[in-house]
Amino acid sequence: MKVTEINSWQSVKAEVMRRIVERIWLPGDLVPNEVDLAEEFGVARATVNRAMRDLADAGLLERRRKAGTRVALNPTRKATLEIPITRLEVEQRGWIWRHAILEREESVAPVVVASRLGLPVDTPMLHVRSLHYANSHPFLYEDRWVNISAVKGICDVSFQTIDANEWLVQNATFTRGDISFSAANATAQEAELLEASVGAAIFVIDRTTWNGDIPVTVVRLAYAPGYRMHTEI
Amino acid sequence: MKVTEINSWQSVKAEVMRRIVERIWLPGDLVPNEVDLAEEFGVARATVNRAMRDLADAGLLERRRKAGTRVALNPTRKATLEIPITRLEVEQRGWIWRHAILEREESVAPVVVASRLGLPVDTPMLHVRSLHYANSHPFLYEDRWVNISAVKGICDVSFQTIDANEWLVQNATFTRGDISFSAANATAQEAELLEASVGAAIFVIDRTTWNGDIPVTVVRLAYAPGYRMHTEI
DNA sequence: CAAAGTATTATGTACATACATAATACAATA
DNA sequence: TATTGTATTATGTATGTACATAATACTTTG
Repeated sequence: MKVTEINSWQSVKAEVMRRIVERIWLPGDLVPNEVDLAEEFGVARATVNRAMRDLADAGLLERRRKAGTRVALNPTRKATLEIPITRLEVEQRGWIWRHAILEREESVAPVVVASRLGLPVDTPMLHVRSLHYANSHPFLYEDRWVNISAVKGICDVSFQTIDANEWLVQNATFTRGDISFSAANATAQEAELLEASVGAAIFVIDRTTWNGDIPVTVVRLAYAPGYRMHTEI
Repeated sequence: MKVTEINSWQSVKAEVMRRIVERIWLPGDLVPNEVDLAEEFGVARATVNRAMRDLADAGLLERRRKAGTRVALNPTRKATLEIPITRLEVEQRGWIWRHAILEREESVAPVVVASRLGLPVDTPMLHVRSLHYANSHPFLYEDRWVNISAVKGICDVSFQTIDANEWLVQNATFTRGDISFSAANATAQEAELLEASVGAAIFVIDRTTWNGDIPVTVVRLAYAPGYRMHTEI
């Protein structure tokens, strides 16, 4: 007899997950179809569908019309990680956040930036370099290029009170983006800014964003040594 | 007049997204409730709900019962990144994957591992250290501890044909896990194994997994210099 | 007047039904 | 036999209704 009753999509999900985890359904196996499962569990098909869709999103199941649903051969778990706003990230750790602009000038896009965004090299852009502090210690060095024509009003913002990241996040909504994470040895400049030694391992995030087909920003975030990005799955 | 007709949850999502991106609905704004939107769009409430739930999952909306739905003040976009199987990751880049076991021995958990998993220090564990190659170049150094009692049959597996990661992914399904990403300077050992210079910046993933409350594995993945983890949002 | 209780409201979920769509299997045809 | 067409099937989605739940607003009561 069952200990837990199945009457919600969450419980269907839990039960299906149990069968996968306990290897009642093996990787690659075709699992019963929604109608049969609905009958077995005594719920509506829509409820089973909701649960199965959720598990497919998580990468535990693979579903294809007509072909049916299978336990994923390689249950590629998907971790969702939030792209944080630095101020909040620092404050959440109970530290005091501070921010300083190192440079802010309008100029044309350098080749490397222009090519990355797919823009002509003479596109007018805003270059902002800034440093974020946590409890007066350098936390993050931010090097950002903004496509001026894509973000209305950016030329009138001083970035003294809020930082570019935060302002852009609220004002330059983007429809899609591209992120990569890597490790790099600190350059002399980065080492000095982040109060680290030259060559120290630096966690780097490179992000490019678009609004539809219009490039918005390229930004490189270099974190002070010791930074960890964390998530759960 | 509308160019695109709204008749599916996808189109509702697109339209809501448009209103957010084009700042018709500003960050923090309370948006119309599901019933009203359903009426406006000429679809059922369930359809609106599906669209709105999707956008809330993506971090663009914030929803609370009774309080209603708001455009997220800080549209913290969530990036989903897939936890890859190294062999596939290498092969997808068109390289030839190879794998070598450096060490494989049963012993009790060292303090640092035991404490991380919340296990007593005398728990019998399997320690596997291995190296992944891409086109005969070192790609990833993997240092793994497995809770033997949590994974049936692991002692009978040699890991000659498939690697520990892949075997575990298929055989030691976990219900939850914990991942952190960081940058580290290569130790002498890591440098030698990865054919890098000592101190080179190494991208590191630390992962711990549980099956319910039972700890399964702790693993540290140290990637050869130049590795980038990539995702889209 | 403060605390406790109650009504209201927007989202969350369940269900039955219906039809759409993609992928497969099978039959018919050149 | 290869190809084209057709039936079948499992998932995908839309709808209307109903009730659950959480959070707020309001009212009653001590």
